Amino acid sequence: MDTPHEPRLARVAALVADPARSRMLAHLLSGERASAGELARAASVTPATASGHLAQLLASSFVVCEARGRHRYYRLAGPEVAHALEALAVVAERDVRDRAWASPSRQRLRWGRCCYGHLAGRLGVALFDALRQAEGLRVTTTGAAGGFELTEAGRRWPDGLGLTPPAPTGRRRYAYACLDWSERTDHLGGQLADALYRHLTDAGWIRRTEGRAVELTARGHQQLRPHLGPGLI
Amino acid sequence: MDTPHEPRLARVAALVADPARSRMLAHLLSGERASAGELARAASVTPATASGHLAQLLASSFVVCEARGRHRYYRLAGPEVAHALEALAVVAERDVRDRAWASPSRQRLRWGRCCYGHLAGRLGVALFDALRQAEGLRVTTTGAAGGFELTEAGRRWPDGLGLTPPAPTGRRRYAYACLDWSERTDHLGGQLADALYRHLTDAGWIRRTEGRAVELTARGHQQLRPHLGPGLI
DNA sequence: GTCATGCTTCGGCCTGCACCGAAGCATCGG
DNA sequence: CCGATGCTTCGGTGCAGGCCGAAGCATGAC
Repeated sequence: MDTPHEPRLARVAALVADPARSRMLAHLLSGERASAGELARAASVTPATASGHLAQLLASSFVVCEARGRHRYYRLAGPEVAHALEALAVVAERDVRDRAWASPSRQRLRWGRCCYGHLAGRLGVALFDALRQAEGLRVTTTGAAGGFELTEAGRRWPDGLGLTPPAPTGRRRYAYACLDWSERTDHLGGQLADALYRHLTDAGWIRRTEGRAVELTARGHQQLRPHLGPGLI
Repeated sequence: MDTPHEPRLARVAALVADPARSRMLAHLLSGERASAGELARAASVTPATASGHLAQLLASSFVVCEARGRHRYYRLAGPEVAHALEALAVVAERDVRDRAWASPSRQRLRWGRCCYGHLAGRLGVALFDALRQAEGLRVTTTGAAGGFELTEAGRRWPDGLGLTPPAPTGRRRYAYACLDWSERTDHLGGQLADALYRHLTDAGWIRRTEGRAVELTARGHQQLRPHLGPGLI
């Protein structure tokens, strides 16, 4: 009965409930910043309308803004926001799975994408699975940062890829299971996953295509193939 | 750019965006069922209005309905829905942490509550931490059901509590880290956590108070004290 | 200085939708 | 049978909020 947080819950959901705003948020889900005009185009509304929406998102700390000259760049305010959006997407997409994945752009998105700074989609899931099967992850036993840490095997594992695992810094979680809305299972999130994404990009093994979609390059295909299960295309 | 799932995302969010519906959903977040009239009272609307809302939630498979005589009982359609609501709550509550927790009912809710069938709040987090510190959890290495499984130590650990861990059944996840909106860290979810909740209830160590709130009984206090960190009140 | 660009603010329009009362069906009890 | 209870459907009211064009400020280029 008295669950006194629900008006707040409704207000937050209302921010996502508008099609234009939800398109903006989906656009920002890659984790990168975008200018107001870019977001207006992404949402298919005029700059005037977009400006109003962005003011709302800003007032509720859904996004943060950075003024650069006459541009204003927006990005998601934090991982909680990204997480909430993904969790809603899981519900939104749950019935659709096999029907509406037909379009090529959607298939690309499903195969691999950038989720607030780390890899998601089939590729993200496959990497997470591989790391787990290599027994590279252990449950942390130190209260605070609920999640995983690398085992010895885990520290060696990404080493075959040329990645030296970053040391944990700050309060941000090091590694955790992040629900994947297209695969409905987990992929790896956190500092470790971010470093992995950057590393794979810098090494030229993956590249962004349209929007948030990510694909393997030829070299990446060669290099990663032995590490990933045969299930991946 | 083309992130073609956003209209769906907006539709789903819109369901939560109405205060009356969000109150209903918050009421159902305990995981139990409630009749249409009960939900109408929880939402502070007339049965007519509630009926309309419930029809919407039903049509979008946010809830499922079970007719029993002249009553109709509703419950959340699945863990994804609960998860999305919790994730939204994390965002909704993130600034409020220390300010608005003053009210006693809110404090109770924060201390312990039932979250879609398992324990949440300080108590839930403390149990999860204890189990992790006892090295009772291991990352699963078998692809499918991303999450945890019990180690030997873990199988013994709840044994001091008189719980025989259930065998995994069905597709439902056995154990996973579930984000706690009041503590902003993880507690344990899944079949194992559900069994633990039922066990603690049956043994008379915890009891529901108002709404979803859960508190330790005197016996529970005695029995669980040695297992939990000293941080818990 | 002048002009273009990017973004915001203002006013007015209009749609969508939550709300309730009253009436309509079912189900249960006598 | 009858009435009571639980819930749904229908019709009408009213408000919140999204939308745009036009005008207003900045910033940067020249």
